[in-house]
Amino acid sequence: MRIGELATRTGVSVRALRYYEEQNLLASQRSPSGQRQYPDSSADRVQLIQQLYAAGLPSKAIADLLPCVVNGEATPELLDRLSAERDRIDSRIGDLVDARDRLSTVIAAATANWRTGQRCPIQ
Amino acid sequence: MRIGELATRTGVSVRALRYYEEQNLLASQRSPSGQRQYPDSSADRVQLIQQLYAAGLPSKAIADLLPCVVNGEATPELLDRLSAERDRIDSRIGDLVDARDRLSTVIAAATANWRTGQRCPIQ
DNA sequence: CTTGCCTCTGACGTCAGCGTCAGGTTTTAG
DNA sequence: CTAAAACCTGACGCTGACGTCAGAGGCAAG
Repeated sequence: MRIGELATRTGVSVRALRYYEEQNLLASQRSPSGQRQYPDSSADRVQLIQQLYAAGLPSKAIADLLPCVVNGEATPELLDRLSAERDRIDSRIGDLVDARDRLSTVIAAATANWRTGQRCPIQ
Repeated sequence: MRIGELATRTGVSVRALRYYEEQNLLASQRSPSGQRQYPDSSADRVQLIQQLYAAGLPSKAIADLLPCVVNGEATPELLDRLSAERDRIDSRIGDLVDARDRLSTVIAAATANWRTGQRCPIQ
């Protein structure tokens, strides 16, 4: 398929797809006239890239890890990096859970304030 | 205390603290010569700001929500925003969990590959 | 008094992940 | 055949959370 279709299929902008190629995250065949051609499997690949971006990995890290994630090829170094990234994600999850719980507490307290007296400090 | 001490106490750069003030996240008294003076409670405040930044909130949102979080003062609108932010954090947690699980799977598979045959694709 | 560290206010630099415009070619629909 | 739509390659713009440098004043110690 061409880039426009891949974009609509994945919900990612054409610009972003070109950017992924620039970052060596997503390869493409070229037609004789120079237009990008993607196999169907590229859609999954794009989803994976999105997922890793969402996990906070920068392009470089994704580029390093993708071969391993896709092919299962791993050197001990790559395995270490994978573990390190997973640990980083874990701690970020912890941070987010803390923040969410804090907000939940605030929401509960402020709601109670609102329904009772209004305008009284939380603790 | 002065800004340098607050910085070392919280592990946040002096520049960041001035930036927080610029964004109306952190107030300070000024000495006659113009130097910033902070009470001890500012350290907690900075931690809270950091936590909200870590949760992915931009300065503007933090500035809007901080009075509510700190004082428990909330209008219905603010409560809605708090809930919305909490939900956003929740869905981000979901994304991160998915990504982490994916990485864990990859790590397990690649480790197995490494110990057995080496160089065989994951699925 | 002066040395050295801390602080001040601008103001420009950075980096990532794209958005967007320009100017030109290619593909498709009628 | 032609007009519209999609594609191409630069290349500049943008946003947020600071880093960093410049130039100047403030403050405790010897």
